[in-house]
Amino acid sequence: MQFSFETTVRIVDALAGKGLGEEIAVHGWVRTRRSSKSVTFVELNDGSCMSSLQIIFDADSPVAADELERMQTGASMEARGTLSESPGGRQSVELRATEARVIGEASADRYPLQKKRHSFEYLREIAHLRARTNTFGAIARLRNTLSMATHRFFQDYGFYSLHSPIITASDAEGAGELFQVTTLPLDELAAAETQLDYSRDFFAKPAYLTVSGQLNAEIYACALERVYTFGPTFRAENSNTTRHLAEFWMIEPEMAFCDLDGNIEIAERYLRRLIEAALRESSEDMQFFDKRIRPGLLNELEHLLASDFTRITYREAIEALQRSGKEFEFTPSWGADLQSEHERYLTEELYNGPVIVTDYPKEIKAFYMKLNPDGETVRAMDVLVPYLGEIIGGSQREDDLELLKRRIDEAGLDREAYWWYLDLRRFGTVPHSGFGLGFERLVRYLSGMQNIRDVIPFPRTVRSAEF
RNA sequence: UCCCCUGUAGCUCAGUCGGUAGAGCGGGUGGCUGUUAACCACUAGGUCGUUGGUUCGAGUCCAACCGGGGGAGCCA
Repeated sequence: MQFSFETTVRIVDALAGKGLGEEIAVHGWVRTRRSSKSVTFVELNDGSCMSSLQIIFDADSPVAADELERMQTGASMEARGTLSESPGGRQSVELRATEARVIGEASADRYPLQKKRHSFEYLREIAHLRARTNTFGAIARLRNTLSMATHRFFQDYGFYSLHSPIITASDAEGAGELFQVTTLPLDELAAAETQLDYSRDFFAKPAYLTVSGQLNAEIYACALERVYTFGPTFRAENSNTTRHLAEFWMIEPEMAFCDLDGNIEIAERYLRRLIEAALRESSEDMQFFDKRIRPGLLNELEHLLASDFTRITYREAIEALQRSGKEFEFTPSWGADLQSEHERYLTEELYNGPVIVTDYPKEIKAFYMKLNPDGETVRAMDVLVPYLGEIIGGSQREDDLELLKRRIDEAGLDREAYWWYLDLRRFGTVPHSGFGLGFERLVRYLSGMQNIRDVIPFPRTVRSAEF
């Protein structure tokens, strides 16, 4: 029996009826086997879709009984036979095997994945095998759909994909704990208790893993007009929650000749495109999430697509919260950040849909955001969605040299470190805007998964970097 | 980092008032002519997270530590 990339049929295609009535070859991993005296059913999954292909070995099958015996849950195998219409109720086609062999066995009493529901906590401990489960296969395919939809969306709008650096020598935003990158012999230095001499380090100065590609994206936006980054991002914060990872993927578009309104417009269209892509291109997986992970998910997403994105200012949001008569744990007041309970009230009760909040007090936002004429708010925008809260955060950037210098000073940052960032305002400055979207938070939202550790293949969190 | 919960069979859990451990699923064996969370019968399987303490006696009570989960803060 000879298999090759060209001649084997992927199960997603076989189930769609490709090769019906013909002899085809498939391969994959056994999900389950059921047998009675004269007929054996093997469910084969190759990860190309949620569903498995049912393979039939009946009394006429030339496949030896001891070979069938080896087709246990988890085993890899290949099979050849006629793709036929299935008399069974749960599938339209099945493979009547004429040849089959196990490639790699999986001992049933030792294989960690049983044919039953496992807790996500347990599966996290076997992340090398959890990809073979329904949920994690679906997550992997959804990530792929959303990743490709992201590239297509920005390409459609004339953006260029930008590879921003992973290693940075400056604490970019002064926000977020950084992972330090060094080649200094830390063990020796710790024993010697000497002062660190960074001139001997790889970059001859302290270096870190990036917490954002935004400042670099601004550079290229001020040359190519529209760029976006989609890369790994690192935060060394000691937070143990269902929404934080030490290593995650972030999408950051940046647009020159674009004010906050244009920014909001692109953000809204992008979010809509992502949801449409998930529903249309990953419909089988999305139905699984709706049925098994978060009942009502599809309705919520359809509702969001049908909703207008309500635009209010931070001031209006605070006033609405104060008028609500609701008992909040944190009393809403000017100058305080919106708590998740506040976001939930706005999106789930007051407006029953997505809400875009703009013009926050400058004190609670980053130094690079453009100051409004009132002198106290900045041109920031947060896109809030029901259930999740903030999914996108962005702003128009300060393009006035003097104002930006002042904001750097006020933030307690070093102007010298930002000389190149300031140069963008010295030479050919232009109104520009951008936003950021955490990819795993998006996947968590669209899948309904509770824990962010279960929407990335290999989660890195505090005290945890297994696999 | 703070608060709360939790750790018992391969997995998910029960275990009363402190008296030497139980179920379902999974595994194994046998049965079953089309099953699909297959079904039926039988069967094996335990250092109760670790260390120390209280007690005649600890899965159970106490302390510390370790692991896991949830919430808060911060954020994406």
